[in-house]
Amino acid sequence: MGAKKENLAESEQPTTLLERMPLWSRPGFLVRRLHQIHYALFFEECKEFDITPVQYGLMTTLKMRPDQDQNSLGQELGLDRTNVADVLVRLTKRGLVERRRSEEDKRMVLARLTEEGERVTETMYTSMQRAQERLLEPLLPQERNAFITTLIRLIDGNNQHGRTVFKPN
Amino acid sequence: MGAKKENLAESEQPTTLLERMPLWSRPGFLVRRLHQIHYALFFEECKEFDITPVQYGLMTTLKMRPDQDQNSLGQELGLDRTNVADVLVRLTKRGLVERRRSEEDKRMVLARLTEEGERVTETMYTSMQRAQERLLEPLLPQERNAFITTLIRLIDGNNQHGRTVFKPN
DNA sequence: TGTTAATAGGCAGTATACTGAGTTTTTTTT
DNA sequence: AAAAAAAACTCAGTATACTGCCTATTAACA
Repeated sequence: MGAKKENLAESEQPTTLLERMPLWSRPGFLVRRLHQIHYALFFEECKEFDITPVQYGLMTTLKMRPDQDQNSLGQELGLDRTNVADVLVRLTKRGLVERRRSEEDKRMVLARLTEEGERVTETMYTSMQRAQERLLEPLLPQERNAFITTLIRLIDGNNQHGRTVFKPN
Repeated sequence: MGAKKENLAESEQPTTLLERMPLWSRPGFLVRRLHQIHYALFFEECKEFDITPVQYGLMTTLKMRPDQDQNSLGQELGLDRTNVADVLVRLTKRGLVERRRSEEDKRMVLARLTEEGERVTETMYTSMQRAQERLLEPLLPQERNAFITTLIRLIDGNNQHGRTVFKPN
């Protein structure tokens, strides 16, 4: 790759648009694949905790701002609200998160980390961070921040799409 | 964003590592989010066809190389073999793909597009392509290829991870 | 104030993406 | 040739990530 072989005989050169634009030149396809790779790296580094990247993202958010409702959590994480609820249920079952109805607005369910949840979030940090570093390892150090900046520009520029809107603050 | 607000009072400046390394500076988190955005863009452009990005990727591969077994398809697409089987079942139910046991090796199941599948793959191409273009629209034209190249380098450099190995040829 | 809007969440259903265990067929080894 | 190993696939189970439809509560406005 990068070294994708071009071993077609002259008679079978690509002719249609579709054949000239194969998978590995589609950014959407490549982003999906890189996303999968990050999951694999994350699991490799964090398998002892049995916590997924999305679960850890949620726990990070709860650590910084406890007692948020599910909608706000979804917006901070760029997650659908139903998905947030699913993840919270799993974390609650494992005793890492507590949920309760809000007093002020009885529609809302507020979530926060338990003590155990706090502890796990801190203990896991190093492993999570190692997965992040390994993901960018193929780049030169000075390229890594540029890549992150580009990702943020792309996310920012396309933010309006989908049910999850991603309002970071 | 980009314009993430920094509205903390002096007394509550971030102190722990975790607070200094929030979600939007984690490449894994950003890649997940960009992946979601691509899905949303893809659905917006292609909703009339009711075909997902992964399904279209599979159809593209089958169009270029018919009668592949599920393992090879998985490697070309960077998909798990069980996932390939799932997607093929759905496409088969809709009459876009045909599957049959191989004569030479009775363990293998070979898949190919039906005529309808061929037709849909070609018709959808323009819409799929528009989603790809919209994803990169926030970048300057000269930055777009650089971004794709960087993605390929990252995928290539981390290729060994996970159950799906992604051998493009 | 009473009706309507909007908001927050729940529930059912579907697609993706994996793990782990098992079956059948082929290949390799002894 | 028989036994062991490998390959291709299936099945069951789980987590993510959505859509669509529903209920309860709150806010808006007529």
